[in-house]
Amino acid sequence: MSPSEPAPNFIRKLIADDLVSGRFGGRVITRFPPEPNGYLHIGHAKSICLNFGLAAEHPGDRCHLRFDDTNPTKETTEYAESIMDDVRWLGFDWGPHLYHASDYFDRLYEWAVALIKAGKAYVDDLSADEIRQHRGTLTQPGTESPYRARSVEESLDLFERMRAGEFPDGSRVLRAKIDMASPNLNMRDPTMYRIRKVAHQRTGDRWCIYPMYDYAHGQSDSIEGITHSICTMEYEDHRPLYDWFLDALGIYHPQQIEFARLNLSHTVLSKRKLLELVEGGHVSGWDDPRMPTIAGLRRRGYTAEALREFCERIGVAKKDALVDVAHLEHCLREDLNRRAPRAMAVLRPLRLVIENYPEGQAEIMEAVNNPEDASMGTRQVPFSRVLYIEQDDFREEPSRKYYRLAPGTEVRLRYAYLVRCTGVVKDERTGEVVEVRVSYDPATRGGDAPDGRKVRGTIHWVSAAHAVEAEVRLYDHLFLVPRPGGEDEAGDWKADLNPRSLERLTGCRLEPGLEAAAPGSRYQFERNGYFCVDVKDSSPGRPVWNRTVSLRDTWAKIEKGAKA
RNA sequence: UGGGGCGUGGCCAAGCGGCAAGGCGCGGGACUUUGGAUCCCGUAUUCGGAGGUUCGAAUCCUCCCGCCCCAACCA
Repeated sequence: MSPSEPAPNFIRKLIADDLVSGRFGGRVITRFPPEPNGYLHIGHAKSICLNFGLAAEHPGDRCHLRFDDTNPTKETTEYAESIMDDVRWLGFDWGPHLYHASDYFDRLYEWAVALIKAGKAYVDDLSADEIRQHRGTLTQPGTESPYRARSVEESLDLFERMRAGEFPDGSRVLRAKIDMASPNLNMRDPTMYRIRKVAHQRTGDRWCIYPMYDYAHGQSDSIEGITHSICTMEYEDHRPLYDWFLDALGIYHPQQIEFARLNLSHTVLSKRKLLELVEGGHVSGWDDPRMPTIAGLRRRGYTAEALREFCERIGVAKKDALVDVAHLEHCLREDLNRRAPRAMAVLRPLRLVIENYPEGQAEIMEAVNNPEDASMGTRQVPFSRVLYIEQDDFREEPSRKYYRLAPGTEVRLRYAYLVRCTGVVKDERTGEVVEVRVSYDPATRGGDAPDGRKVRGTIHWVSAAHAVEAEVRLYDHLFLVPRPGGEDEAGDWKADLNPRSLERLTGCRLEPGLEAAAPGSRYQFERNGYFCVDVKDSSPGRPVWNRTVSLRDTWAKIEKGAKA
């Protein structure tokens, strides 16, 4: 896919300004700082593309991958592994610049000591509950902790002993001494360190006090020489604090810039809700193909190129936005259309018998692999007297605009022959059509009529004797409505779950060449959509395919319009 | 309610004092051995609202309205 021209956005503009003013020595060093406490989702993809993309626009610049691992109670190496896999799969490379906030625990500790010595931090003995009560409210200022006036020496001693493990969890914290009356709650003596006697996935039991995000993040940026620290809007209120620590410490000062996080229609993108979907069994796991996680999208058959293009096209701004999932699907189809080889597959088979075609005969038809790309060549598809066609491609009582098979009508079997419907065979009891009878015109091999007669409909088929049987999973949006739970956060979002987001079809018939399709490989099943071999559940004898996305369905619109 | 941020077509989003880009969606047409793809054409006399400044305002000023975020020893 040819990537779009970088669109102007306020961050690119800010960086361009810094580049001309020489503010950061003409460098652009960004970072993607995930907390390893969950799987990455498409909202993270936006941030990844932004951070790595911005750095890549300037030769010699770079983007770091830094794990914000300051809370050992929630973080695991399993999550960290999945995050690295996902970033790599998206197509980005942090080179040697893999870091962890925990790499800086020593330095952070020393800096904390320096702040205590400068009278800018103190050990507080208040409980979490008491601290909350002292914080005040949105409209009322807080009140100072009685321990705020404690001597530097005492705080120093206590902080050292906190580190040595002398005090139980929750008994004391280290706080910055800023302003309990600040209208910005983040500035009301924020907590810098808390006691957590738990092992950390990287530092083991070396520490029993851990820094808070606000105390660790800016300094980590500073240590790494980050120039532009890009984060989401909810951190805007934290920027004064980010700045305060760096200034109080007198160290290199990056610029924090905030942008609006991505919201996608018909799904949820909060770690909490995604976790709930996984743990509640509403999906099969983090990589369920219906999940908006990178792992889920990947298993579903999305391409990294489509995801990157999507992130570029939706733009970057500060406005709360709900992007229509149709936009994502558009980017996917655009990419897959160009690269996916075509194949014929019948999802809901209906027997079709060509009465005047010799029994036991088979011939080989040549089919184009991708009409968008001649270099992808052609393939050979076996044809015979008994075929399967899509149930939907036959109608006993067709509407005026229906131009597929119906009693007496003629259609083209793609890459094969023109056939005319001569009759049907019905189930005696149910009256259901179980077989369609047709006669073919031997002069139309390949699909062209020598007499120039026009045939409106072309349908796909698979030779019954040669077909490969497979399970195909059709996915639809996970939620029925654009905004699950409605406008307010308190809404019952799970009530909007789509009960038919997964439909499993068995006994689907694929053209024989698909038997060899490798796990993860993507094809367009003509007239149906894009499909890929499931990487987890598919096996050589028992193929399982996922529908990545359907083709645009103009016919569905026509029918819907006719009914309305 | 105190603070912060944001309001441009159905959904995103440029524009930042000179007279509304682009994409998605939608509608129409052309073409077509995928009712796919592709290609055309249409889709905001108006920028949350009201005043004001100016020859001229989405862009500047004032007031109002609406939406989002913040009171974890989470990030």
